[in-house]
Amino acid sequence: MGTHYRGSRHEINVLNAYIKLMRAANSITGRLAKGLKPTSLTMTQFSILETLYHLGPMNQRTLGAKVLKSSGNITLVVDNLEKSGLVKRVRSRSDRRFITVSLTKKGKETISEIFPDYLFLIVNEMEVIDDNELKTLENLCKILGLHKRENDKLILEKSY
Amino acid sequence: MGTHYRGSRHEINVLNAYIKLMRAANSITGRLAKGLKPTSLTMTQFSILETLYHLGPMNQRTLGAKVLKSSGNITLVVDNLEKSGLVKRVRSRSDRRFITVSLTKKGKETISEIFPDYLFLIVNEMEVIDDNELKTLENLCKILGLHKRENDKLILEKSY
DNA sequence: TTTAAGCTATTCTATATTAAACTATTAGCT
DNA sequence: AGCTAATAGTTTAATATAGAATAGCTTAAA
Repeated sequence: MGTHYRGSRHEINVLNAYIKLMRAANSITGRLAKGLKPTSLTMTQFSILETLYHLGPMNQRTLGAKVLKSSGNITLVVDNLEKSGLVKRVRSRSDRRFITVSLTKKGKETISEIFPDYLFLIVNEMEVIDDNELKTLENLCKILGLHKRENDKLILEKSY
Repeated sequence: MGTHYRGSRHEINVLNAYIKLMRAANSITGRLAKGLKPTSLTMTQFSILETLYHLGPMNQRTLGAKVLKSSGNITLVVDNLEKSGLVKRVRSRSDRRFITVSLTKKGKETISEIFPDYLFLIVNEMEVIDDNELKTLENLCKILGLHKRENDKLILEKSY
């Protein structure tokens, strides 16, 4: 099920790891999205509610950075969440460029009800590997998630 | 940078690993997509070309299963690739429900030119972990990518 | 052989997604 | 103060995405 590409040993190792990483992330996401379906929330809507729930109100730019989406996208998704009455927008007085997004009462109730079920699904997905392996995975993914240049910077900083 | 959720030790381990896994996959995908931009191919278009290039012609259903996309989506993306002259569709004579998608000459040239560059980007992304770690990552992700039920089945099969 | 069931692909609807162009606002510099 | 940079958010255009409904085709059963 790995790559069919013929290249150097190292290239093939890289491609196989890359393919498995992407496939794991995509297939888990797909299955979790199905679990979210009864709530009629999309994955991104859920991410935003969850972020606001656990980190508190924040502006759209920060929200976009947290969930790795473009600012235009955040505008749209927050629009839809606002229409559903789950979040509200408040423009900052001190700096009128900023808009603080926060959960409404209904939004809080919704996410606090859904989150435990969602967590259960995640635990269920990850149950096939043990706690040590979870930690190994976490560490490898942490390194990969940072941009190479950022990693180089980290290494540089460490060397002092 | 991990979860702010307060739960059992195991739940927190799971959530942290899950978050890092998703963030690694998403941020790598984002950076690779940027690398693809000069080609004016989208990620899914590239995936489809690459799949046809390395695995040969196949019908849309199979293609969808390979790249983990819905059949309706495949129809659209193949439409766009067809408009660009990169793939062609041929309806099967023996079973007229099937449509075989294959690369055109232009499609083959395009993907064979792009793929090495893309591979270079992937190698560059993964360069921050060594070959042993790549293998570890591959194995863990392989297990996670399968549905739990499929894993159970594998374990059952192994026990014979 | 006709019907039922199942499969493939398309269409349609609603939402997501990014990049780029644009507006409004603020901060910094002279 | 006034000009310039930069920043936050919105809009637009093109593509992606899932899911449900639909149409056409095939196979198996009655």
